[in-house]
Parts: sequence; C-alpha cells; structure tokens
Amino acid sequence: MQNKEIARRVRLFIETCRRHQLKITPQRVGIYRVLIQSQRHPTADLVFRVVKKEFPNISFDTVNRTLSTFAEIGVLDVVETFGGPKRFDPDITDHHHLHCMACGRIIDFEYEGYARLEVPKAIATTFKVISRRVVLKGLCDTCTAKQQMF
Amino acid sequence: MQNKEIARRVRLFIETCRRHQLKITPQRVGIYRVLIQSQRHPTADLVFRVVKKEFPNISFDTVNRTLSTFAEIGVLDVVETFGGPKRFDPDITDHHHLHCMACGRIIDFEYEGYARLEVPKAIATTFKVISRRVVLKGLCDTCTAKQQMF
DNA sequence: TCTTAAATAGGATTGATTCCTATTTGTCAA
DNA sequence: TTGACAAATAGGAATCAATCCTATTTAAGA
Repeated sequence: MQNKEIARRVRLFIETCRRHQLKITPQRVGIYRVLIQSQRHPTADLVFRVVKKEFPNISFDTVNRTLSTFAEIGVLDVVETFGGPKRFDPDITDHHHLHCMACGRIIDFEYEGYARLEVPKAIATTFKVISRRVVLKGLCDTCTAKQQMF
Repeated sequence: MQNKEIARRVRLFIETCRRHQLKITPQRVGIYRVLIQSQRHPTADLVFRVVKKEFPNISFDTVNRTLSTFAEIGVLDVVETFGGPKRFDPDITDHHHLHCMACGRIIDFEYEGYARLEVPKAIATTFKVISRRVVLKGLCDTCTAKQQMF
C-alpha cells in the first residue's frame, strides 16, 4: 500500500473517531496503521506484537480494547471463526470467505453472483440485517495436497 | 423429539462410529443423545452440565474431546462465531444463520433462494468446498426493541 | 495554560481449551 | 467366555485468550 493511500485512510479514520467523540491517541493511530497494512484477518495478539515494535510499552489490553472499539464504530469487522481467538478484518467492503477446515486460513473472495443476496421476507420483518456474507468451508489447495500424500 | 426418532438416530450414530473405528462408549452415546435433544448451538460447557446429570463422574475434557471427534466424523458441525466459546450444531442439514450482534443469539433459517449457492469457477479449482452457508449479522427483534427504548 | 473525563499500562483474574498420565474399558481373536 | 491391547476416560495441571482493576497519563475544550 502506498504511503499516500495510508495517509488518506488515516485521515478518514481520524474523521470517524471524531464523529464518535473518540480521542485521537498515538496508540489508536498506530494500531490502525498496522491493521490496514497487515495480512488479512489478524488476531489481537498478532496486531499487538507488530504495534509493540513502534510502541514498546503498549499493553495487550490497549490493543484488544482498541480493536473492539474500532469494531463498534465500524472501522473494522470481527470475522466469523470456528473457535480460537477473535480475528479482525480491516476490509469492511462486501466480500465473502473461504475457511480451510484443516489450517484455519480464511481467504477473501468477491463474487458477482452473490452481490444481492436478498433477505427472505419472513426474516426481514423480525431481524434487522446489517451485513451478509457467504461462508464456504472446505480445504485449501495446500491442505488438499497434504492430504493426498497419505 | 419422539423416543422412536431418538432411537433411530442413535442407531445411525453407532453405525457412523463403527465406520470410523470409534468405540461405542456409554459416554459417547450419552453425549450424542443430549446433543440431538439440546437447544440449538450449545457450547461444550452446556453439554457437559446436562450430560453430568446422567454421568456424574464425566469430565469436561471427555465432553469437549468427544464433541471435536463428532465434528471430525461429520456427526455435528462447529458453527461460525464472532469470538467466545465454540458452539456445536447437531443439525447437519443445509441451513443458514442469523447472528444477533447484541445478544449473540444464532437463529437458523432455511431459504429456497439460497438453495443453490453456486461456487465461483475460479474458486472451485483451488478450494474444495465441503459446506456453504449464508451468515447474516444484525439485530434480533428483542434487541431491536431494547435499543429503541433509549 | 488548566481542567476533566477518557484512555493507557501493567498486573490480576476469569474463562475456555488442551495437555498429561494413571486407570478403565470396548473390541477382537483365541 | 476370557485375555490382551489399544483406545478412551477422569481429574488435575498447564496454556491460551479475554477481561477486569486501578493508579497514572493524556487529549481536547474552556
């Protein structure tokens, strides 16, 4: 990601914080910068270890609390998992997920065919849908290859 | 659920265990019986507390390990969550989920319109899809009502 | 500046899961 | 039916994740 693009997104992020009456702290900006440059779907611990390089005194609690705050104001998503630590997704645009059941990898994909997953009428009346996602479980290519070795 | 239906499913379950060279222990059968009669999506701890009534000496580890074993042989599903303890689903037929972001409730639904979620060709070549599910995040009626009180 | 509520650091606590090991038990073959 | 053995269990210890607690620091508006 270009420095220019990072700066642009940080500016937008700061806007969002202000709109929600959140103080702009160096820790929050640092965490946000790590997040948007991280490999997809990091855990709080992973973010913590990376941020620690820039802020050696930062605590895990701050990172974790901050990530939850970011989720609340819509700066990131908590993604669905099948157990294990929470995982966060800085990509809040519509997309779908493949979950490898063997290695736990989550792979993003976009697909025109799922673009308008209409919500059944019966549900729309009793449930307020905020986001929709197709989750495909299975085996990624690496794990399929490994299985065939036996 | 009728006793007859339970007996039928237990027989099928025992078949499945045999196919996978798993021993038929009273604990496994007990856990399976609790599972198919439980409210949907119980945690290991919930299953443990119920099974404990019939097997006072059973350990949490046995319940938890057994549930994982059941998932491996396809007797149940581990369902997607957004953090918190693992949750298991005895309903392995195709269905979809609503997740209430406020109370964490998971509501099953079936929908004709999602019946044939075709897998994009580009993905089918590199990823072996085993199950597909639409996950809708939002607010259930109870939580929507609560929010409007403020 | 000054004030104040919000945020942070760091350690303690809680909760969930897995690991370890001695003991028990289902299964299969004799 | 019995004996042998690998698999499974019980119970406690250890690990990992998340949250709580509180003294201290800090961002932001007056």
